[in-house]
Amino acid sequence: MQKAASLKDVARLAGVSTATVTRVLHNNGYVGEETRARVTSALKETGYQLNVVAQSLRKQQTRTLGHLLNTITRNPFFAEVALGLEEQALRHGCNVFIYNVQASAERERLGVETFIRRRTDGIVFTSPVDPANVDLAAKAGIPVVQVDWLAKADHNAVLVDNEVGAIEAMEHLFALGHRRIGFIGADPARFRHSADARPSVAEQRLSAYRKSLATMGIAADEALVQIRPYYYSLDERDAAEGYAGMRELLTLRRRPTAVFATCDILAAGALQAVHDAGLRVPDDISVIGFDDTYAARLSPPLTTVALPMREIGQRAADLVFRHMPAPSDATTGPSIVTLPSRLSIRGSTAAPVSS
Amino acid sequence: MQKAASLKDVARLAGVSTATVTRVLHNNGYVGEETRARVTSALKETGYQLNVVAQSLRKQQTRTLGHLLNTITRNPFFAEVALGLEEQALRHGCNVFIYNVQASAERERLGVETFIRRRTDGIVFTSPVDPANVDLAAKAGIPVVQVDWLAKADHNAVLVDNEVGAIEAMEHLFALGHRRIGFIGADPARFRHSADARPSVAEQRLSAYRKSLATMGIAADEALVQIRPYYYSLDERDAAEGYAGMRELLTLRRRPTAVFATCDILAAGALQAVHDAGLRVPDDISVIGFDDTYAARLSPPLTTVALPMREIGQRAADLVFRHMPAPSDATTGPSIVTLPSRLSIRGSTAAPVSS
DNA sequence: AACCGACATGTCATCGATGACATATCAGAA
DNA sequence: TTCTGATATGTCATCGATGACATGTCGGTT
Repeated sequence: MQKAASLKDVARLAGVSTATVTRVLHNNGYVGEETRARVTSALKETGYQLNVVAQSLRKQQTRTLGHLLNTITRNPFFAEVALGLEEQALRHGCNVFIYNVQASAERERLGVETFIRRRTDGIVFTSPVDPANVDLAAKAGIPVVQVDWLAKADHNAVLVDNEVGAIEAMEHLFALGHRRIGFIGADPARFRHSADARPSVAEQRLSAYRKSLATMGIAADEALVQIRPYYYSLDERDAAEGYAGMRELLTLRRRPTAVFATCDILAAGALQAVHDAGLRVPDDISVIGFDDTYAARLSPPLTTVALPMREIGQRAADLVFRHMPAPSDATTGPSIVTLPSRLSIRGSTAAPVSS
Repeated sequence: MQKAASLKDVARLAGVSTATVTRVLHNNGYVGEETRARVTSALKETGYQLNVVAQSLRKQQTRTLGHLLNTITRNPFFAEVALGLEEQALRHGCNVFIYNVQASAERERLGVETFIRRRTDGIVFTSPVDPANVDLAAKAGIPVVQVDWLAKADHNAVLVDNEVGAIEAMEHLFALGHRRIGFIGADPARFRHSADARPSVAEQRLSAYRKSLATMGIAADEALVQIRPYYYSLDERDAAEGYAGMRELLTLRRRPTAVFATCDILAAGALQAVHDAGLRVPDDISVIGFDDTYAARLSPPLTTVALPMREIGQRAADLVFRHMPAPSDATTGPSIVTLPSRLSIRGSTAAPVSS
């Protein structure tokens, strides 16, 4: 159609100045009864829609957030976080730019630069690719929040206590009577930046597994630990890694009665391996996952450690807003929020058959 | 940190006018050798990053797209489309605003208005909630593209030929020797706007099922058709509907040898029902899904009709760009792209046992 | 009568980038 | 010598909204 009406157009039609129209729009300042009516009807007539671009320029605030994520499709975790983030941003009148980083540090840098140029009011990283990119944003004066990752101790982040979650999972298995418990997980080395202020997710889950065994006084058996390359993607590869890991465990002379997989996708592959081996879950072997993505809710319902994904996103948004340069310019210290996980017990775990 | 450097700051530092800096930035117009060097180093020194907000205002073009989707987490289909859209937008130098509509017409309207106020260069609807909202955007002069939905014949859309896909699925089953084929699908009435120019997805898949049977000269048996309320969400409910539908089919005196489920989530529930009934897929009963979301790639790999989700998103972006007001102002007619599906044969289908 | 505060409305610089236009220099052509 | 075109650079209005400030009116006080 034709170009959109501007304040000036409305003002002309109503026979007033633009200042008056602004006052009507934002309902502040003094406006006469009759004038307000004229302006209001002029707004209607022109179908006026505020130009947020101009407003952003003038106000030096765009009311936008940038969300850098690895790939929205790779793992439902990201999508859920993105949803929570968007919901909360919306409540604050902000919109969210999505940027899929695709596991490339180069693209991540481009994303940060894009957001800087777009003057987003904040940036959320769900893509721990290169800590240097976090600094880039910080240097531009844009509040940054990291999700489930902490590059430096003085950064803002929303974290999950993976250790506690993993320990709960192990304790659930212990409580059922399992003592010989296998592990299928990602290689911690692939997901850790040397400078990070915190162990990677993979490290946390693995070390919690080891700690739990130690606490129970169970000797570590490295044959039970399957460290797999993990692509963090949802194509067949990850499930295949879970499958392969479980196959290895099943060929042991003394096979485990339960397996802790550090992610639902790996667990899904593991379930399939059990099935293909002619065994049954949970009768012959229990399997527990992590994340509670919907992979866990389909086909054979999976017992898993549920993460509050939606809330993680919401909290991330909240942290951004807390760190937006306030008029008072009160410099807030770094904020770190740690959220609890919750064990979601479904059908894939049961007591071991007494052998 | 401190506020970002503007063109003026750079110009001052380099001892030139802002016009010259612009010329250097965009590498057009004449700039002296030595001046260019001074400006370049001033750009470096100030860490200048273009203010896209100001640029957008001036150029009357934001290089942004708005993506309205039902919920990014509900169905992996949306996430994949969103990814394809973002990828392609990026190639055109555009960024994407995400807006989760959550199946609410009200929220959808708010989303459209938000995008109008933000002056996005285009809007992609993956959320057929209310056709009126499409008009709203069109009236504001913003190119609109609908995905897998067509409210009016003269709109732009990226469609999938669901009929052809469903027919292929049925022919696959026929070829394997199945003649008694069940159907589990969504209720078409819930997903159709009276004004739509095209049958809904659910309608297309159901009618293709019926047509296929007719073509094969197989008498329709309504007992085999399970129309379920379908929530289009990924919580337990949808899988439960698939489960319930399959249970109904399994209790028939003459139960089907194969079942066509119109979506992978329903199929996943169906698989579980087969399993719980002590039967085996595909030995006792074949199951075929639709979409090729990763639900199909996990646990028991599912034969399914694969949709080119990523490409759908990319094409949607392309259509938007084709309809962006060109300098030549060549008014293009509506564009409709229809993409083919592809049958992805995995382990859930096989020949029926000769009974 | 002079003044004050509440009310009403208009003027205009500003945010930052852009590009049309004006100005200026210089080498080579007529 | 004068003119022309290529080269080089500066000036400034513009995009649209905002809010500080100026101006103006009116009823009611001292």
